[in-house]
Amino acid sequence: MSIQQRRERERAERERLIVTAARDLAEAEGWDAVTTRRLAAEIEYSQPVLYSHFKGKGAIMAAVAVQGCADLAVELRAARTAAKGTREALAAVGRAYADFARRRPALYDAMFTLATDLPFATSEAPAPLKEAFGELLAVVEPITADGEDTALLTETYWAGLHGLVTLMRSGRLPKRAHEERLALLIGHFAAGGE
Amino acid sequence: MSIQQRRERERAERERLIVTAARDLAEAEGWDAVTTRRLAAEIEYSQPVLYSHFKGKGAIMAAVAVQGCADLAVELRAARTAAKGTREALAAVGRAYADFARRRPALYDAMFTLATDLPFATSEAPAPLKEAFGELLAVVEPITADGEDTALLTETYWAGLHGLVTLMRSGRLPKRAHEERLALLIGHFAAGGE
DNA sequence: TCCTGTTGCTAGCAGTGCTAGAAATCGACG
DNA sequence: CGTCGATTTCTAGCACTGCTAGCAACAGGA
Repeated sequence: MSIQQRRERERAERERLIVTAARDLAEAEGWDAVTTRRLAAEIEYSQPVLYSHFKGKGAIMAAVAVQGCADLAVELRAARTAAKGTREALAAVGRAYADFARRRPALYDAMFTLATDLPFATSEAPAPLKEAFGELLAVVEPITADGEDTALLTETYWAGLHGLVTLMRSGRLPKRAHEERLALLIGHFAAGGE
Repeated sequence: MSIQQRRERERAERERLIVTAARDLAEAEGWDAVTTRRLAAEIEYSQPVLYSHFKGKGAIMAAVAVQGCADLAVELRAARTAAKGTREALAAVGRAYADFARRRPALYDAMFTLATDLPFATSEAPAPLKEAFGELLAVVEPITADGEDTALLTETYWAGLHGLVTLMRSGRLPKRAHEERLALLIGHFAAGGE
């Protein structure tokens, strides 16, 4: 019984090792550098070991993404609770979101741009994912106008943030004036539509 | 002299053939299906011929993207000129943009999501690209509030649209309520910030 | 000490983008 | 008309990818 438990513990430990190695490697050299061979070398095991833990490379990236969502949720919460008013909270969380994407681009990609089979918009979505979205929801709720749906408005605000960071990082928007664009987005949402 | 010209003509023709074959294949089966071998077979030439026209696969995708921008510009212009008022124009162009992304996902990816070395935010950007952005600019200009920069506001509006379509298509936003989210975005921009 | 079942490995498959060097083609000229 | 020379195009291959079949080594139990 105890032997079995120890083995499972070691196995879980190795699984964590894989995920963190993938994240570190991706953050250091980008996802293109994260090959199964390279990852196997990093954890000092052979390639097929990865497949005894995850269905494939995509599943490893999904695990990294979930972990990333937890990180993001923490940062968004910190920004939200530190802000004074409702409008300041909206702005602070928006800035924290953009800052997260700027500081950790590879992690952000795994979470929100690269193809994933992770359930997002359903009730089976992983908890960290819901938490991160919940932080956005919490700051959008107070600025929701009459007749507007808070959830939908949050999704729309999120989309605005996501568009800004992705277009900028792919070089499709100039890096300068990023702050101004962010302020415009926040301003237009805080002001209320219709 | 004439022989030289005919050769260049045929060469240009074949280059167009490559680009359209890449676009068609991508739209039919996705960019993953567009391999250099497959593309070569499609145009009935051998693989290395592609590299006598383009630096690599990325350059072919960039060419497809530029063509796609021209298509998008046409559709946005049609939506803009058909709309009555300034607010209606903003909404019509936004809807046309989202509709383009929905109808031609592979083309949209090549233009706005996949990595590209295309100059976007500079003055050397290809003309079709500037045209498409110009259409957005034209509908945002009238709704720009005092003290706001039209170009920056257009970029922000674009980012909002881009975020909505990409998050939805990757399954991160539910497909339902897409119209409502779009309406929220348009409403909040038309209303003016601050 | 032997047996058995699990675990992790080596080796390999089918595919990718890309390229060096051979082969074929075609216009120009004797 | 036939040959040469240059350009064009192809064959074959490299180094790499994600992934897997099947073998070896090692563990615990009898």
